[in-house]
Amino acid sequence: MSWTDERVELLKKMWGEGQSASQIAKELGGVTRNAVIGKVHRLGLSNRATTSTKTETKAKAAPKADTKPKPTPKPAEPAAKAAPEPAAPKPLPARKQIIPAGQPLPPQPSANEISPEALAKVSAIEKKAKRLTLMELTERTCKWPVGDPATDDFWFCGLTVQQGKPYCEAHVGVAFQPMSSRRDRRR
DNA sequence: CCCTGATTCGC
DNA sequence: GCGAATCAGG
Repeated sequence: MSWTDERVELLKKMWGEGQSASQIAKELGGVTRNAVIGKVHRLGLSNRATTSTKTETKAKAAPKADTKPKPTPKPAEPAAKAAPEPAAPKPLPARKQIIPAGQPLPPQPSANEISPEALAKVSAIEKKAKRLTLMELTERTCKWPVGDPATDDFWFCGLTVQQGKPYCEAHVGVAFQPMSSRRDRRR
C-alpha cells in the first residue's frame, strides 16, 4: 500500500480528530501504526502534546513562524462530579436463601466498607459487565466474580482489565483500597 | 502486559 | 519517502 492522496487525507483527518496511530492504521488497512506515525512526522503534523519530557534540544530549535496556530479544539471537560451518596444499596442480586454448602463467598466486599464513589462505580459498571463464565476469562478480562458461585447467576465481570491488574477499572477501585482509607474512614 | 507517540536508520 | 525496530512514557 502506498500513501495515496485519499489515504493521506484520511490520515490527516483522523490524526486531527485525535485518533491514535493504531486506530488510523487499522482504518486505513495495509499499514502499521508505525507507518502511520512515520508518515505523520514526515507530513510535519506531529505535535499533539505528549507526556514526553521532550528532548529539549536546548535553545537550539528555531522558533519558526507558525503560519497556522492550531485551534486546539479542546471543548474542555466539565466532568460533573456527581458524588451521590445514596446509601449504596448492595448490588448483590437477592441471595438465595440456601447458603451453598460451600466455602465462604468470594471477595465480594461488603458494601459498608468501601468508598461510596467506588461502590457506585461498580454497581454502574456491573450493568455493562460482559458476564463471562470462568472459561471465557482471558488475561485481559476482569476477573471480578459477581453473584453466588453455586447459583446460575454467577459470572465474572469480563470487562477489559486495567493494565497489569486482574480487574477492570471499577473493580480495581474496590479491590485495592489503601488501608489508610478504610481504616478510620469516617470523614 | 498493553498502549501511545517519537526516533532512528537501512532500504 | 517508507516503515520496522527501538525507545520512552503511561
